[in-house]
Amino acid sequence: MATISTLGYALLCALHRGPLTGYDLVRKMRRPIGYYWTARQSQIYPELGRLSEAGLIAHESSPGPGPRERKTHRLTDAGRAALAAWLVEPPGDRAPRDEIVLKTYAQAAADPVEMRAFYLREAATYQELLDEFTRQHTELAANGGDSTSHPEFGAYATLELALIHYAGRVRWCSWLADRMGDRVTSPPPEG
Amino acid sequence: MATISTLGYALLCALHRGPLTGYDLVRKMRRPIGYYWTARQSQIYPELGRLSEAGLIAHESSPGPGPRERKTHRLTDAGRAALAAWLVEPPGDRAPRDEIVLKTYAQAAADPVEMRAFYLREAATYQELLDEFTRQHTELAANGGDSTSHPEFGAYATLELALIHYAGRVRWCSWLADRMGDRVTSPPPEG
DNA sequence: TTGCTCATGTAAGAAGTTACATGATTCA
DNA sequence: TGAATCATGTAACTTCTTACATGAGCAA
Repeated sequence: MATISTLGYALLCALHRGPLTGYDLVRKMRRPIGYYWTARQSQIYPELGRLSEAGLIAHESSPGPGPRERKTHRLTDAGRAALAAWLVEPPGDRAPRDEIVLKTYAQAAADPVEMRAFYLREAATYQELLDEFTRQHTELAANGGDSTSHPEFGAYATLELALIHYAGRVRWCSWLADRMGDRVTSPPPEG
Repeated sequence: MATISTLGYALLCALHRGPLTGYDLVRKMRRPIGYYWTARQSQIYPELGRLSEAGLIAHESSPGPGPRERKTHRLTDAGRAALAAWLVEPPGDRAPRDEIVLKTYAQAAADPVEMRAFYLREAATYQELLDEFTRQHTELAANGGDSTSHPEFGAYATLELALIHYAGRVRWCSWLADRMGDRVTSPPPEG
């Protein structure tokens, strides 16, 4: 049997609340799911084909706006079972690739004044995201999404992590901007 | 001129403190740099060739232990300048791919008892990482790494973020494990 | 009449993973 | 004698990105 890629499971996740077209999935993989799992259109359509072949999803066709048929995909029983089994498996440790941390590691090779400006900009960018997610979080909570019995509790829980995440980033970038100030006033021994 | 990939810059970052062999870089891309940027051996050796062709690094050869020569790579002036320029550029937003957040989004499709055990295991895993990074952080601080003039300040600053990051994850997973308890006692309306 | 949204797909290439290949030295 | 470390590289494959291609309906 063909093994399902994480992208495949991401699509099953996106379908767990009900049927969607490929195009709906393309949009979902931008936001909200795109906040923590992204895929492009060119990846999604072939993957839907593979999931269908594996019997995890099925679709109904209707006339589309363009030259091709519109397909509405849904989880099959096998798909729902595969998803349920995958959800409770420990995540395989993915390679972390975080550009800002990489830059911080080699921070000494850059000019401290420019580096300070860099961290101030990054702090502001993270703050904007934090504000936006805070707004979404508040709105969802007001609609009862903070209750485990609410269908959007999963989305609410991901927002909880986003708040923790971005608040931490803002704090860290601000701290580093501050520290770059030290580097300006007391440069390394060699001058 | 050929554009340098992020992997290329990661290698320049790794070389910013002094010359290293390809093998040294392979180890660095596991740890400590591997904590925030990973690459395999089969990616690193060809990339070194490209950086060399671009004039950003140069190497000296010496007899190696095996059938091939041992090469010690170092940044050229052009390489150091390219690195300094890249460091202060805003990071391009990379596609986030976080399996545990994806699973949380679709959490309702899994059994709450199993899901609770899942989050407890994840909390414990993150706690172990937090303990290890706390140990490293304390050790580096004791050696003066917390000062911006210290050559390992960059590594120290990355550990600062690691502590923020993993402490947040432990808190979030513990909270979710708790909430899965709610799901057990009050299941969704449909039963 | 130009551009956006809906809607589905393919092609070419870059980036990343897994596996193979060689061979000396050191340690248990 | 068998495994680990040092040391460099290639081949085959999967995954992901960028770009192309079609065409209806709608709004400025």
